[in-house]
Amino acid sequence: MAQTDTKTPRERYRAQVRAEIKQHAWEQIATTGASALSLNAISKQMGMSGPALYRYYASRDELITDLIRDAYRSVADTLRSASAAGADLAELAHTLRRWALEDPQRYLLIYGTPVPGYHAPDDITSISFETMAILLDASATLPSDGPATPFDTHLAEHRDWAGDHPASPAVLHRGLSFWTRMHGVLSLELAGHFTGMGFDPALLFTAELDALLAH
Amino acid sequence: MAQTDTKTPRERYRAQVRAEIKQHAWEQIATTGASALSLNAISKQMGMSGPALYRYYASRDELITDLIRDAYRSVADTLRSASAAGADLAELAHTLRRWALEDPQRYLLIYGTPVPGYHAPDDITSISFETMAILLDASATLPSDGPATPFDTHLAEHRDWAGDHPASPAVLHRGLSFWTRMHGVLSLELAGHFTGMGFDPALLFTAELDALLAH
DNA sequence: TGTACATCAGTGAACGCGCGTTCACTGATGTAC
DNA sequence: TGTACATCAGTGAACGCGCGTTCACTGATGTAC
Repeated sequence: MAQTDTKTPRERYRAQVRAEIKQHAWEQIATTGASALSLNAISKQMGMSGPALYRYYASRDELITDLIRDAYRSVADTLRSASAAGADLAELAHTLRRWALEDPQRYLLIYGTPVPGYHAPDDITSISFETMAILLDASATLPSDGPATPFDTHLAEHRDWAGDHPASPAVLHRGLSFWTRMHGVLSLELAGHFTGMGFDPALLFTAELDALLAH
Repeated sequence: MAQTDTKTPRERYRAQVRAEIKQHAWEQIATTGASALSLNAISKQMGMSGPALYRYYASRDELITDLIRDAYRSVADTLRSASAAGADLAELAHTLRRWALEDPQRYLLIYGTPVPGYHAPDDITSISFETMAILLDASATLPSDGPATPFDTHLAEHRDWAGDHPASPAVLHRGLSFWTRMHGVLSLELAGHFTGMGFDPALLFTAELDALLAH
């Protein structure tokens, strides 16, 4: 018997209310940003009293942690299913961009300026590594023709973050370049720094991606 | 007679107190982030009552605007003086990185996740263009050998943001790549996403810079 | 099937807090004759 | 140089607000016999 099938009605109800709380939390974050997230405002939107929320989350920090974890989970799952469907690194990049544009504040919650005073628990780090592993896998299938750079040799000795992933230094390097470059375009775009400049951010994103893949 | 020399003692005093307010504001931002900036806390630190601050700033938003403007001014001035001293694009990159590490929250205030609900006044946009112009100047002195990309042709028709800067599409492209790539590394570094990964962010920054300059 | 009990979701009142901002005021500093 | 007046920095009390969180409670839902 699977544990998930033995849920009592009460457990199912709890899970449902927690999901509803999170949904309202995301809506609030989408409009006012994460630092302004308020438990009282959420409870008001749900038509219940403030203290009732404490049946479901012990504190505001615990709710934020849950949201952050869900965001990491979401991007990891999205990339994994794309990867499983045969997506290469370029397609993963566009998948990532679509995921980011789908809910900009969700992207910024995990990759933007951190919420002051908040420290993520350990299990989030491991979810975040899942995403990196997918990127490294996709990077490994590409030819890495260039000569080893000084950073490559540095990475050969500082690859703890990659765990036991069997990526060469050049692949690790490409993974990091992928991450930082895509994030560079995406974060400036989502933060609104390109608005009013006139060019199409999607084309800049693609141009950066092409440059990365070409070398 | 220069207007600046005809300042009365009262005007000089006002300027001094405003500077002191800003200094405390920066210290507060450095520890708790911009969204938590509090006028009351600043006045307490300065040993004066809360309402006294309203002699110097009409509102919290006005103070934040001043801080943002100063940050844009600071990065523009820093890059300009480096440029005037003969710095090339690579040296400008390291100047930018030094400026960012000097006060991470100052960097994140203008390039990080925007303060929700805040909209920058127009004059800030023009200061921010000064920075871009310096980068374009430095980009223009480099050889641009590669073939024109699709994004280059797009930029040829969408270059309003560059004002009347006489940069070729390839140079505009390089300016944007410079901005997004350096920001990609810097923002992840400042947000703490590399901590615990083991490699040296400075080397990744340099590697990204080298890759940009090589093509 | 019915009753006794335990579990637990949700309420309303309350706590203390810090926030931005206003207002009428005091007292010091500068200005005009 | 001295007096009368205007300017203006700073104070203290107060306003209304929303926040996170606690507590003792009611009432509904589920469980055991």
